[in-house]
Formats: sequence, structure tokens, C-alpha cells
Amino acid sequence: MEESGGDALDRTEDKTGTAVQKPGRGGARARPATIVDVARTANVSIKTVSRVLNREPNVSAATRELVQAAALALHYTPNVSARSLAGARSYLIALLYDNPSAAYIADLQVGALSECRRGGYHLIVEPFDFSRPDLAESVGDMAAKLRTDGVILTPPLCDHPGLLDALDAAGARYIRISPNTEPDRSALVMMDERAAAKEMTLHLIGLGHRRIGFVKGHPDHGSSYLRLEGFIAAMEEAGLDPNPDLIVEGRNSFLSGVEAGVALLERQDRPTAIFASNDDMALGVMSVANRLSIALPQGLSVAGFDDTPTARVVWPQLTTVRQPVAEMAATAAALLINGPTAEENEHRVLNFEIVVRGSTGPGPFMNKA
Amino acid sequence: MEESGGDALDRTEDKTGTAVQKPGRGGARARPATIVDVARTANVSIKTVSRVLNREPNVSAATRELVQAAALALHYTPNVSARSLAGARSYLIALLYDNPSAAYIADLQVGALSECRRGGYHLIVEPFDFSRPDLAESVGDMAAKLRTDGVILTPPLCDHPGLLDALDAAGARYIRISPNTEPDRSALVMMDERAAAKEMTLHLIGLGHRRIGFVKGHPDHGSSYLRLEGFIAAMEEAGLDPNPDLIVEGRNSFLSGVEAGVALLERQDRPTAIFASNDDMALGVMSVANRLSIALPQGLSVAGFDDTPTARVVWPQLTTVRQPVAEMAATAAALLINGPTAEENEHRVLNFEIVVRGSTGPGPFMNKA
DNA sequence: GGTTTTCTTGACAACGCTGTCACGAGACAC
DNA sequence: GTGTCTCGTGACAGCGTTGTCAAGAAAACC
Repeated sequence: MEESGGDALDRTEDKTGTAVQKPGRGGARARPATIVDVARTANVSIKTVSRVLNREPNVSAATRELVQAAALALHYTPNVSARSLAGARSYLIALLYDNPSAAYIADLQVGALSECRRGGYHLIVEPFDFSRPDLAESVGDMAAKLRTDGVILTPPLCDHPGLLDALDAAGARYIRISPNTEPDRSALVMMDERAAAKEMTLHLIGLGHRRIGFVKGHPDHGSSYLRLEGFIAAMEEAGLDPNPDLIVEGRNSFLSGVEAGVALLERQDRPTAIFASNDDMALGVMSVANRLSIALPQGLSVAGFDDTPTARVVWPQLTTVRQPVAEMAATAAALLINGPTAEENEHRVLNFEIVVRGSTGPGPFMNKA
Repeated sequence: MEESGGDALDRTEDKTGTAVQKPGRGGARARPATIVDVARTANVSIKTVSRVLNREPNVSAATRELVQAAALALHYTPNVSARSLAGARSYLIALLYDNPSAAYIADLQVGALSECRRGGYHLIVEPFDFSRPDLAESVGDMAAKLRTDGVILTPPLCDHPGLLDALDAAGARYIRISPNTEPDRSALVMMDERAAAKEMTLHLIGLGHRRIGFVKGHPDHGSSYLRLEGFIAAMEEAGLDPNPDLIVEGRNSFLSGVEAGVALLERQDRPTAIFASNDDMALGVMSVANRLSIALPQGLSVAGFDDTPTARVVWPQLTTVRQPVAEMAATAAALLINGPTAEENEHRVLNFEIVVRGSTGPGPFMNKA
């Protein structure tokens, strides 16, 4: 029955200098404790160990403690691959993106990872080129080979119809973050972008601005339209006519912001405030103002959207809208980990925050009381 | 031959109310093709399929093609978990970090992921808090449960001695990026930071600057010392005495850069150029100059280190050192995927690049010819 | 007290793949 | 023609878990 003799898992704990390192190939990996070891130590069946580890019901308190003690003593950690192969869960969540913004992705990861940790899950990141012709196919393959318990889809991937089909076909669960199409197709986590853009516009109007320029976002991004809608809604609500000449289209990049800035600021009746659909473009506008020696915020107010790290690092610091990106990802991960809830395609709407910094200030119609 | 009948993947499309949904668990996922299916289709044994897929020798060309065709037709992708469980490789690489810089991590990922794709590997990202007391233990657990084929360690984790011990004990292969301690303990990928700092300093000197300020990096980061060394070496090589009063310590953050900038620029004999050990601090210095109405680069040259995205987005754009971060990660991943080479603890030194932009310009001693 | 129900536990068969070993068929030597 | 190699292939046993099912023990019922 024993064979417990030579088994004492050879951790390298005892580095007394003798270090009997296996000679063979460099690094012959030490065999980690398995569920069998734990079962033997606790004197129960492996199935019972499995039950304790998975918090299944119908295990006596005494047995449970016995097993837990054994697992702890042996430093046992269940092997993810074996679990995935044998059971229904893989303890893997994939985060898919095709997004040029490092900050955005990093924030997403922070949020998703914090939830993964809580649930003993691991996060696999997979960038995909939105314009690849075989995008849907390769995402489907990924889902098949990894058998992830969930996929988090970020813009713009979350709006790729073929991709969603492929995921459905593979039977993969997924949650979309800030999608713009087919809202009822899956559970999703989003922010009210329209309301945020509206509130930011009202902030500018409240400062006394009337001639306000707007830089639209990339036409491929659905949120571009929502943000524009919010802008227009605010203008109309304030009784202002949004001048179409002051609405120019950008492509979300710094450079396109520069171009937009030139178009808006070289006009004779140049706006006294400009609201750009994202921070990078707002920074482009700011650099143009700088070149034209227009002082901020005295000569021009500029507002952005996203609260990228750069927003805090320029002078003056940029007034912008903070998206709860990490929180959105955390919510998505939690939804995936905890499985489908009562509500099938749940929609979670998270709160934004208007961050007022130095780049916006009183305009010509400010009521100086 | 058949079995194509009842298989038609049960989309939830038809939510007509009758919904013959398998009663048990919701969402019964469509079964992807397995190696058995391919074997049956190609009329060979599963072992032969395995051989073809793994490019093993001793398979006739005819058989190989037969199997490949079958695999393609069935859209077969090997299951990662099964491979990992049965074989020696897990096709998983872990990227470990505890680094506040989103851009740095994003670049690392880009590089590592590109190599992973090539080799059919997947990347698992795992942030770890450097100061956690149980850091080493939890990293060891991770290695045990995931059985990754390799771990990429980034600063500052790559210099945590206990962590390296734990990884060694778990028998995990790892490669460190830009480590500062125990260079011979593992394979590593790095850049010559000292040479880069030296070259940047020479650039400033070449522009005619003599009184050059230096902002040191965070004392916990070993690279801080290397960069300082490079600065001093350049000064001495040019016959200039590095004035200790013009060398101030930062903590790698924008704010610490602001503090350093104040300390340096409010002096009576303020420097005509400042070289900061990273971009964030350089930007802090720039914002101070801005507030003090010192024009760049006429009144002051500023240089950074890292080439963060922000460096291109400020005005004037920041002269800085580009680290090949993505390339370093790609190299590390490739090293892990392709297994140990002849050279045991290989050291790969990659090239940096001095990126001259608008924030540096001629100084008072510029030779106007 | 006998019967039914509930709880606790373990045997055993997957999961989808790779590693090991063995076997038959040619190729080559003598 | 016999023996020895090499090549191409397949049987089969795991890898470390979970799911299913059955069985014994304890509790609850009438």
C-alpha cells in the first residue's frame, strides 16, 4: 500500500547546498502534487477530494477539513488542463481586441484580471485584425481549441457579424463591451455615451460657449454616432443651432485631430470651444491651438473623451469624459464566470464621469456675476 | 459515413417558445471535430494524424496529404488542454508583470503575441504585486497549475530572487527581460541602456549644451543606475564635469518629473538641457517649463527615455530613446517556444534608437557655421 | 420496526491527445 | 535466400481531472 517512501515530492525547498538536481536535461520539472496524492494523504477517494475542491455539497465537515489540510500540506493546485478536459469548465477567459489604444486594452485587462483572480480563472489575450478576411474563422478555431468558458469582445470586434456567428456556432459564451449593433444578441456591458457627450456639451455651454466645434470619431466606430447625437441633443436643448460647418470628421487619431483642428481654427469665425470625440483628437486640436498661439483656456476651450493617461500629462490638462473601462471588463468577466443569470441577455450600463481640468474655461458669454 | 443528421448545432435562434433546448444545462455547445473524426475521415489511426499535425518524421507524403485534407475539411483544431495533459508541451506562455506603464505592457504583449501566433501558442497574462509577501508562492502555484512552457518575466519581477527560486523549484522555464541582477541565472533579453543614455547625452552635448540636468529614475529600478552611468560617461568623455546639483532623483512618475523640473528650473544657473530617465518625467519637466514660460527648445532642451505614445502627442514632440520593447518580448517568446538552444543562458542584446524630435535644439555653445 | 428518503462516499469510465512499443513491409547486405 | 535495418503505421496505455452511477450509512417517515 505505501510507495509513499520515495514519493515525498521533491520541492527544492531544502537547498542545503547538496542540491541533488536531476542530472538529465536541464530542469527536468518537479512533479507537482496531483489529486491522487491528496487523496492518499487524506485517506479518501480522489472523487471526494474533487468534491471538496469544487465546493460541491454533500461532504461531511470532518472530511472536508481533512482534505483541505492535506491539499494545503502538499501545496496542491488543480491542473487547469485536466480540469478543462474532463469537465465542463476550462477556467479560461479570452479577451479579444483589435484596438490601437494601449491604455484602453491595459485598463480592460486590469479589470478582467481582477475578476479572474477571484474565481481562479486565467485570462488569455488574443488580438485579431478586424479586417482580416478569415477573422470569423480563426476566432471560431480559437474558441474550439481553447474551449474558453467565456469570451470578452471589445470594439470594434464586438460589432463584427461574422465573428458573432462563428462564436455562436462554436457554442462559446461571449459578452460584448460597448457594442453598437444588435444589442439583443448577447449580454453586454456599456456606458451611456450619448448622455456623456450631452453632459460634456452642456458643461461647455454652461461655461458661456455658444460657437462650439465638434470633431466626430471614426466612422467605423458606432460610438462616434452616439457621441455626436449627445452633442446635438445638448445644443438643441440649450436652444443653439449646431452649425454643420463646425462639425468635422476625424478618425480617432492624433493626426486626424490636427487636421480637424486646422479646419476649425483657421476659420474666421472660429469656435470658442471644441469638443473632440476622443482624447487623441482633442490633443491634436490642442497642438494646433498651440501652434497658432491660441492660449488655452482663455482663447479656446478643448474637451476630449476617454480620459487617456496623456490627458493628465499635457498642459493645460485636458477636460474629458472618464469611461469606467476596467469596471466594464470586470463586470463582463464576472458575468462570464458566474454563468448565465436569470436574465438571459443582460445589459449592464455603467456610469461615466465628467472630469473637468484646465483645458476648458469661461467662454465669451459667461455670466460674470 | 453519416452522423451528420441530428447534429445540426442547436443555436438558440429559434426561441419560438417551444425551445427544445436540452433540458439539462443551458447552451449545450456544439462538439468540435476531434482527432478521432479526422482519423476516421482519412482512414488512418489517430496516431498518424497526431504525427502529421506535429510534423513528426516518418509519415509518407501521400498519408500526410490525406490527413491534412481531412483536417481542413473538418475544420479540425487540436484541443490545447488535451495536448497539454497528454504531452510535454502546454502551448501556453505566461507573461508576468507588475508595471504601472500601460504602454510598456501593451508593447510587450504585441511582441510576445506575434511569436505565439507563429508557433500556435497562447499567451496568458498575469499581473503580480511585487510587494506581496506570498508572491513567490503564488507564482509557483501558477506555474504548477498551468504548466506553461515558458514564463516571460519583466521588470521589476525579473529581479525578485524568491520568485526565481519558486520558478526553478516548479521546474518552469523562464526568460527575463531587462533584468538587473544575477545576469547568469537565466536566458535574458535586454538593451544596452547605458549606451543609450550615453548616446542621448552626446546628442545634447553635440547640440551645444554644457549645463545639462539629469533626472534619475526610480531607485528600485536597476536601469535607473545604468542610465545615470551612461549620462556621466558621456559628460566625462566630452570633458564636462557632471554637476551633482544638476542631478536630481525622480520616481518615474509625471509628478516626480514636475518636482524635478521645479528643482532644476528655478535655480539661477538653470540648465539649458535636461535629460530625464523616462518620458513621463520628461513630460513633467516640460510642463514646468511651460508654466515658467520657458520656450522649447529655444530656452530649454528636454529629452526622455522610452518613447511612450505620449511623447509624440505633446508640443513640441519629445526627443527620446526608443526601446525595442515589442521586439524584446518577441525574442523572449521565440526563445521559449523553440526550446533551449546550444547556449544555455543566452543573452540577447537588442538595439535602441535615439529619436530626435522637437524638444531638443541648439544650445548656447552651438557652433553656428 | 420496517420502509422510504437523504446524505456521504467511492469505482470507474470518459475527456482528446501524445508517448511507447510492437509489427509488417521493403531495402539492403551478404 | 536469409538476416539485419529502416521506414511507415497502429494498438494501447496513460496524462489529472470530472461526471455518472451505485452502494452503504444515516435520518426521516408511517
